Amino acid sequence: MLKKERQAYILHQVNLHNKVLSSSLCTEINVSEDTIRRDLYELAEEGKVIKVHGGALSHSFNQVYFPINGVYSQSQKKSIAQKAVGLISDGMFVLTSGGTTIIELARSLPPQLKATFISGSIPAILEYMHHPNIEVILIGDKISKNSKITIGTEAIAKIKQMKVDICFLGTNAIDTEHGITDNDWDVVQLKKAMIESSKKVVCLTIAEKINSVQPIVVCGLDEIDMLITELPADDPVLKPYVDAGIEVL
Amino acid sequence: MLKKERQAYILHQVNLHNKVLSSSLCTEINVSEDTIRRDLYELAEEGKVIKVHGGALSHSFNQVYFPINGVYSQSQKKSIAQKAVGLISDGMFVLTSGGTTIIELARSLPPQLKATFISGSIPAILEYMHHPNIEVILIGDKISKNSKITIGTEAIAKIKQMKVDICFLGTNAIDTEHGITDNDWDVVQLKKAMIESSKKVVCLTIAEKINSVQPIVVCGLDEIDMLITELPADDPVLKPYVDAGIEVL
DNA sequence: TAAATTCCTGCAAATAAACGCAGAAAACCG
DNA sequence: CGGTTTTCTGCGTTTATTTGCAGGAATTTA
Repeated sequence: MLKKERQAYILHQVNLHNKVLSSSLCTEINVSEDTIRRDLYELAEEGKVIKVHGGALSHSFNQVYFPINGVYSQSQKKSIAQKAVGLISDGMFVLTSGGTTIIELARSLPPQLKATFISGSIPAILEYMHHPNIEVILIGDKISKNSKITIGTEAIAKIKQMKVDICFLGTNAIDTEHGITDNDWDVVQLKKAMIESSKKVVCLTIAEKINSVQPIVVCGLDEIDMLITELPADDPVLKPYVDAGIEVL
Repeated sequence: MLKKERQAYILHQVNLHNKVLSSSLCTEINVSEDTIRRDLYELAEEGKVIKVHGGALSHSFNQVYFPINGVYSQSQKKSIAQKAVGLISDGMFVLTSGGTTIIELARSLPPQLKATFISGSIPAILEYMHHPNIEVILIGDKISKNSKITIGTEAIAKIKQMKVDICFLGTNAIDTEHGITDNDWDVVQLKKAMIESSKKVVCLTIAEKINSVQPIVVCGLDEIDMLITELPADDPVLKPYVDAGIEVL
C-alpha cells in the first residue's frame, strides 16, 4: 500500500467517524504503529487532523464556536477576574453562576490550573471546555434561553447534593440593606442553592452595581465571604461591606 | 514498445485503478524501472498523474479522498436532516445524541415547531437554544472534552428516568451483523440508555457509514425502528435493513 | 503511586529515486 | 543510402525515503 493511499484511508476514517485510534488503524492497514503515528503526524502538520494521545480527531467537529460579543465594561471585568483567579488553587471544586464577569474569570484561568468547575451556564461551560486541565461538570435541567443557564428543581437538587470549596457569583445588584438581589426568580433559586453548597462564597461585581437593588433577594451580606470589584480594597464605597465582615479584594 | 504507447498504457492503468506501482508496471511492460520512472515523471509534468514514492495516483483519487474543508459530507447530512424533521411534530419530546448529523437536524428544524428537545451534547444544545419555540432540556454530568457531550452515571440515570416519543441517534457505524457500533465507551452507554428510554429509535447516518463496524456495540438492528440516509429508500444498499424490519426513509 | 500505553529518538534495512554515462535506436539531412 | 545528430533506454552508483525496531521518556489510567 502506498503511503499516500494509507494517509487517504486514515483521513477518510477520521472524517467519517470523527476519531481514530492508532492501535486499530495499524491492525486494519497492517503496518506498524510507528508508521501510523508518522502518518498522523504528517496529516496533523497539514492541518487535516488533530493528533491526540492514542489517535487523532477530526478538525471540523472539534471546534465549538462561541460568540465574542461586546461585553459591557470588559476591562473592569478583566481586572475583577484576575483578582478572582488568585483564590483558586489546584484540586479545588469550584461552583460558578453565569454572567459576563464569570466568563472573564473563565478566560483568565491559568492553563496549568487543575481544578473542577461546576456550572449550569452554557457560555461559562463553553469557556471551561477550552481549558486543557480543568474538569467540567455540567448541571442539567431545562435551559432558560434568556439567561442561557439551566434552571429548575433538578438543577437545584443537584447543587444541593454538593459541598464545594468555593463559589463565584456574578452579581446583578448588591447593597448593605438587602444584600445580593436579582431580577430572575429561577436564577435566584439557583444562586441560593449555590451559596448553601459552598464553603466559601465570593461575590463578583463591577463597582457600578454596588448599592443598587433588584426585586428578588438572593442572600444577606452575612452569607457572603468575599467581595471582588475592580476598585482597590480601601475604596470608601466598599467600607460598609468591610464593616459588615466581608473580605474585600 | 514505443514510448508513447507505453505512456498511454500507464495512463490507462492509472485511470482504471486509481493507482499504479512502478515495480508492477516494469514487469508488465518489461522495461527497467528507470524508464517507468521517467515516464511517470513526464506524465506528472503534464499533470496527467500524481507521482508518489513507489508509483503514481490518478487525480480523481485526491478529489475523492481529500475533501477541502468544512463539515464532511455536509450536503448529504442536510438531506438526512430534512427527512428527519418530518418525523417531529408539535408537543413531542425528542432525545438526541451528538454528532454533525444531529447538528444539521437541529439547524433544519422549522421555526414554528413547538417541541421539547433533550440532549447532553453541547454543540446540539447550542443549536436548539437558537430556536425560538423549542424547549431545551440539558442532561447534566461530567463533560467529555473530546466528544463535547456529558457522560457518566448521572447522565445515564437521568435518561433512564424518561420515556420520550422519539430518539435520534447520530450513528458512527452500522452493519447487519452487529447493528449499531461506536468507538467511545461512554458515548455507547449513553446511547444505550437513550434507546431504552424512547418509544421510537431513529438512526441517522450517511450511506458511507453503512456496513462499517466500530469496536463497541450499541444495539442490534432489532432495536432500531427507522433508518435515515441520504439515499432513496429503495436503494439496494438498504435492502438488508428493510428485510430486518427497519423502516427506511 | 505503580502499571500500562503511547510517544519519541536514533538507527538499520529495504526500497525507490536521482544522476551520469554509454550504447542502441530513431530521426534527420544531404 | 550513409553519416550525423538527437533521443531513448538500461546500468551502476549514490542519495533519499520509508519502514520497523529497540530503548527510554512521557502520558494516561487504575
